[in-house]
Amino acid sequence: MARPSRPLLSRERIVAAALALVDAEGLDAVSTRRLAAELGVAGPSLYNHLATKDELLDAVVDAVLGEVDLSMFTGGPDWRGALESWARSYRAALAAHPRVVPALSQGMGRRPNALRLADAVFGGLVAAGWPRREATRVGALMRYFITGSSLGSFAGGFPDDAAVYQGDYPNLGEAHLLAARQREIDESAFEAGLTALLDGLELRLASLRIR
Amino acid sequence: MARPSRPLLSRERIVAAALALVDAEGLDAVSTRRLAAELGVAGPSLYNHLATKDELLDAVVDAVLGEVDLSMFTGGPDWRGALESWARSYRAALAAHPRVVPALSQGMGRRPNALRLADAVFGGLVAAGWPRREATRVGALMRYFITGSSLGSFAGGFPDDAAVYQGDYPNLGEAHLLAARQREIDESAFEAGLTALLDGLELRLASLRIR
DNA sequence: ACCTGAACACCGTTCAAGT
DNA sequence: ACCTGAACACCGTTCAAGT
Repeated sequence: MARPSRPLLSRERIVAAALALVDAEGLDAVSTRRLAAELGVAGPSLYNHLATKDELLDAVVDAVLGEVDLSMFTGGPDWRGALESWARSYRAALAAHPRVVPALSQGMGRRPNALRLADAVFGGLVAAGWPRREATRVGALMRYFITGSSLGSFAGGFPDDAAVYQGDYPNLGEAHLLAARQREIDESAFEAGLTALLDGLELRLASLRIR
Repeated sequence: MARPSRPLLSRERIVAAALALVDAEGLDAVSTRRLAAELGVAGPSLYNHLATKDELLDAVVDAVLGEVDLSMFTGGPDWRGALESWARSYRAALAAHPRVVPALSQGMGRRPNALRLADAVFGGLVAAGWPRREATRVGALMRYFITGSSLGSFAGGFPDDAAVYQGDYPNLGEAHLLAARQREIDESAFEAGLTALLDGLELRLASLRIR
């Protein structure tokens, strides 16, 4: 075929197809040949638009981060409310693409949406009265909690089979029931943690102000 | 060579070599051929001891979890102190093997050390007076925070290059300085989050008791 | 500029053959 | 039981050749 008059591919189309493939079949299913086939093209064609597979996965992660709502950080004084709804939006974006989460470990690099996110959170906290150093910490620790809550299900991790727990694990006698209530447990654990974290941060800000 | 009189390999030796290889060069460096070479053996030999590469990575993760101290959950009433030192030990184990963390996403499966960990935390919380349902949530949310704080550095994720932030990110004017203070920032964010979480959980337990 | 087939140096895994 | 070489169906990436 050689060069077509109108390009068959674009970076965006490749990234969108890759995200769909990760969602459907997981990170391991994304090979350059497989992805190219999905796009109706030969394997090496992708290299006209992306330098490496790593760059592709980076772009996929960034696309997911682009779904996070940041509009709540517009300088109001209610940092708690902003952090809370941001955390839910962030988690929802990751929960919509759970198989992408392990790829988050690469750090934010130069991904524009990752940086936009960090910028908004930091700016919002500082505008609401948090000292800059502390705002950095709060941004980090919120990210820890949110990404951790998306890195694989807690409840879903327990095998469904009562025999696994016999004998060795005295406190896990009912653990085989967890998988069935997976969504409810993960959700309520996230909400409980979010509330605890925000309550704790209110105490922290108050004690910073006294000193 | 065929079968040697004394086995050359054992599951443990393979897992230990794999962990060392992940630590040194990352998850991607672990191929069956490469790992076998490291062990002085041909590639397919590994399959006499492990069914698949996935099973190998599972065992590597479990070996790391085996380094987490659980001795603090021995039934005392000080759940806060126990949770705090457990969280530090857990984080230290993951921080010692940061490149293993993305593999944690597979859930706990049948990994004995993962189950032992869940068992100890849940048992300790129940013994200290937490209702069983709540203890499940607390175990989950603590895991979220700890694994999230180990899934890649926050501070280290920011490029070292001031030019990256020019213009687009009004609040990240000093973000290029973060990488240099990476360890300090990640550490203090973890400690700040841990304190906030535990403060928040104290409030939560108190409010459960009132109702 | 953008797509292609061929090629290189790899993968995970299976299996018959050896002791 | 445990190790081997050969083989299968894959990988990511490069590159010269085509338009």
